[in-house]
Amino acid sequence: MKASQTPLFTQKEDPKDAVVASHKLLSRAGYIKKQASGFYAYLPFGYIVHRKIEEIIRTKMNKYGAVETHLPVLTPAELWQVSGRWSSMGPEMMRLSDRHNVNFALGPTHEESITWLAKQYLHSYKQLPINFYQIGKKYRDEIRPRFGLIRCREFVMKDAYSFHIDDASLEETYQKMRECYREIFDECGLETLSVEADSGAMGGSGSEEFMVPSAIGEETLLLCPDNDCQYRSNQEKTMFKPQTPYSSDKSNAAAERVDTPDVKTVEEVANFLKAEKTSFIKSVIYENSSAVVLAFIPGDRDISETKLKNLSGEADLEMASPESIEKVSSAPPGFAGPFELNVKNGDEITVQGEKKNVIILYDKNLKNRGNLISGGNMADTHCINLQEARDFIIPEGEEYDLVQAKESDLCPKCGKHNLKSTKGIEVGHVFKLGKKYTEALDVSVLDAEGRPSTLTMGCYGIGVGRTLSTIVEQNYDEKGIIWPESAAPFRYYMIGISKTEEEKKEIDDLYERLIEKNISVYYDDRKERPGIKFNDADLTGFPFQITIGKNYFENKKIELKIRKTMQKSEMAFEELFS
RNA sequence: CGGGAUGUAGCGCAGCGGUAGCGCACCUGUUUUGGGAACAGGGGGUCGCUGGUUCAAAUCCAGUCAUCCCGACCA
Repeated sequence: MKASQTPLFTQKEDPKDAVVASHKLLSRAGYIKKQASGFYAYLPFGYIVHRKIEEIIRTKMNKYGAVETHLPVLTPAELWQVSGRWSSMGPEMMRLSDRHNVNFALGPTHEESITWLAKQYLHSYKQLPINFYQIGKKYRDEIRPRFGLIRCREFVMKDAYSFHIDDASLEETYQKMRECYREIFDECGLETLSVEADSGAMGGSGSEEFMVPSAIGEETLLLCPDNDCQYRSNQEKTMFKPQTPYSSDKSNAAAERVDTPDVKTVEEVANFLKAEKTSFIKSVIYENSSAVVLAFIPGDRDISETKLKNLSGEADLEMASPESIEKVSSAPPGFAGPFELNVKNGDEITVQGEKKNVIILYDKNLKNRGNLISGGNMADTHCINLQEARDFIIPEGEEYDLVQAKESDLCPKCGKHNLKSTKGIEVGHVFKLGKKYTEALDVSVLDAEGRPSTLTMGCYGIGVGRTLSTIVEQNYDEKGIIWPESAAPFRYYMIGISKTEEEKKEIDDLYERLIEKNISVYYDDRKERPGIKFNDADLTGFPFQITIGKNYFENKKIELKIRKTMQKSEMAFEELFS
């Protein structure tokens, strides 16, 4: 390919709306162009890279036994209604209707579609396991598109869905996909960490995310520094293990209410009562349209909203309104506590005309403790000398992990080392899905005994554009992008420097010889000064640069430069063929 | 949706009551040509949109749309 037919679209200045390196460089080097927030056009080089990454993924997926399909982007509402996601997906799903007012959604993901497909053709356990995948556009009306290709509203995803007769089979495919992903990201030149991830309200028994460590990562990871332990998890999933165990000291003093006028937060009350934050019970209250969730956790820690949502089984929880708080704690916000609470688990209350279930959750680090302090369920009042089992009861088997873990907590796996925190970009996710969709769409096959058996599923996703962008995020310098060979648009960027038409013709011929040998080369044959070409070559970032000019016409030497190291060497043109 | 900011030429910006400017890019010519050339000439903008204030609005006011940043979603 040459510049006279496929032009460069490079620019000197960063677009003003770009904040991260990959977005700036991909824009400046003429790979992508934003059309609207979260929607990007791919320019010729960008699309070549995109296709190369797709091809890496495709090759590996095929190698690991997955079969490629292609599903419609526009999906009928009916499918989503069956699974319940037509309503639960909310505004994130882009919807539209046809001329007959039939509703559709631009698929944000394709569990329903693929499950529908599986239902059409899977009838026997002998057909299993099977792993369908596709590489296609996804649409998510993200609240905040960000960082160029990292978080888009339209993006290409490789999504795979496997179907199994039992958990053992799912486990086997799940492990294969983990291996497959490792190979894919390796080949893309990305160093990934796989971390334990939240499996969300969908349930499921396991989920891992493939993370690329990066300062611009939107995920916080907690890692055990010990090489034998290797515990790694997404912070929202990390089990909390305190550095120092909470005191279990108890006294015989009875629970007592004390005046704490206008002191509300744990911080304020701790100062006021001259007590340690660790001896407090922090009460947090969330709600959605159908439930009010009270959680009690150690006073020195923050709640993990992810854990709260999973354990309560309630999605889209938000901080409770003052009305709801008053309803459950008989006091304004800031004075709730577990002692003499006037609601209990399973109660139904009415707040501003809406009926809501009360769900109460206790953190396990409050079990068997005494000398605790919490809100008194009365305005301007706190309770001291609280003792679990005496003044409030955490039911057997309901000691939950509700606390958000953080750096320097103990590793919950080995219990020996302090966790380290790092940021990561999520480029892939493997997930044991279970039966949610096969049950909803009633997908079963006959097992070996001739009995119908509902299938279990796994799903596996990779964001293609995000992977592309992440490669740049990890591989650039002050001059521009540095592509790994596997993803580069071309292997060579060839710069011709000629003073006469004859010389130009001679370089053109050399280019033709490379093309004949099927060498991946982009030829910058523009009538530009050399400096412009050198800079564009560095900016666009192909692995090698070939310069043909004065030295060739005088000594038959060309110059080869390695983009990554900037090392230059002279050689005969023919050496390119070896 | 809450908080903050910005919309002026293809890109990056200045101008902030008197009718539009700079750098880069672009076109023509000359001289240049191994790390973003110099000179000369030239083209291009109803200043996001709508309304208001004013003799006069890019500039002040209101509304609206778009974009970006910080928080809740996710590949």
